[in-house]
Amino acid sequence: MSAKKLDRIDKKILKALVEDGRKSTIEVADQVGLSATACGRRIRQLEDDGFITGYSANISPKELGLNICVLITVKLNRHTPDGHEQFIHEIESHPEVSEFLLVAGNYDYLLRVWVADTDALTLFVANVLQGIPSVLETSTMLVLKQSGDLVNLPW
Amino acid sequence: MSAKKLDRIDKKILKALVEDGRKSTIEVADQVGLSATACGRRIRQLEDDGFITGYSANISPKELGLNICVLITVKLNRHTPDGHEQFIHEIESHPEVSEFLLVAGNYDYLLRVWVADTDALTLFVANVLQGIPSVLETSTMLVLKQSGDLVNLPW
DNA sequence: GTTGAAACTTATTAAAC
DNA sequence: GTTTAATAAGTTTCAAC
Repeated sequence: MSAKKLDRIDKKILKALVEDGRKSTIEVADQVGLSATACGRRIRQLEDDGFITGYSANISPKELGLNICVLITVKLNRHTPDGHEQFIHEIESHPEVSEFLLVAGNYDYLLRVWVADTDALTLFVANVLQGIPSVLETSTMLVLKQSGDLVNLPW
Repeated sequence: MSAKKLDRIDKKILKALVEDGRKSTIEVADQVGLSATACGRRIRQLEDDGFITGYSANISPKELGLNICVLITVKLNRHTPDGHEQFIHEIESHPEVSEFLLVAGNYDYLLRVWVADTDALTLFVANVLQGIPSVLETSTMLVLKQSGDLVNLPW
């Protein structure tokens, strides 16, 4: 949970590092109006306190030949631990699934899937997904446009 | 589009930098079995070729006091450029929307929204979303579990 | 909070293989 | 591709203010 609270400068630091996770301490310090020493201390603190959980390189799916992104909602027919386990186990072994969410609402799961072309998509939906016994029904939405992978910070 | 193809080592480099975007050239080099010089060259190449689009710090929503994540599907009543523009314009000014996708399928948009509590969620859905004239109907799914924000690479 | 300096680690480049 | 060496830049820690 959130134990400590962030002041305006901490928030600026987070913003700077979300924009570019490889910014040097000095660059961040300039951007937020702090000395490098003080800024370095705060960054370390933000990491230690768990506000910053890590750093990642952002990869371009298109460059990897993954031209199609779809969202697939899934309903299971067996709402038992077994049914879920079976589903998760099958799904996890498929790298085209870039994200999967357990949800409560009209569906049980929502998957984000990247594929090269419609053939690959057909294979995935027909052979993989619908081949899982605990899957009752799926519905696929084609993603036409994404809001940048930019993370919006709440300020 | 993808002009150049990646060999096994390039893929390992991408994997290493997705895991930790601040890994030093030397660490990556060790991990993939390359000299630091060669590895640095490849990393720069991957950046220049657009395979790596950038680096980001990963922030913990929980630590920021954002305890609830929901997915909200949206249908518009006016499928005109104006209707979309109006919707996007309204949505973009709300930081609780961390992601929004234009989709083709059963819905028009899908939003990922982070809020502190159910009160904030109610406010957002009732006042913000349903206050937009071009919004016909929304449906909210509570996200119970996320597949790590880990990015699955297709290998 | 600040500056400044020292010690250490990296990054980058070049040269030679 | 490799190693080695030199330069430049960034990080971290410490002392002093």
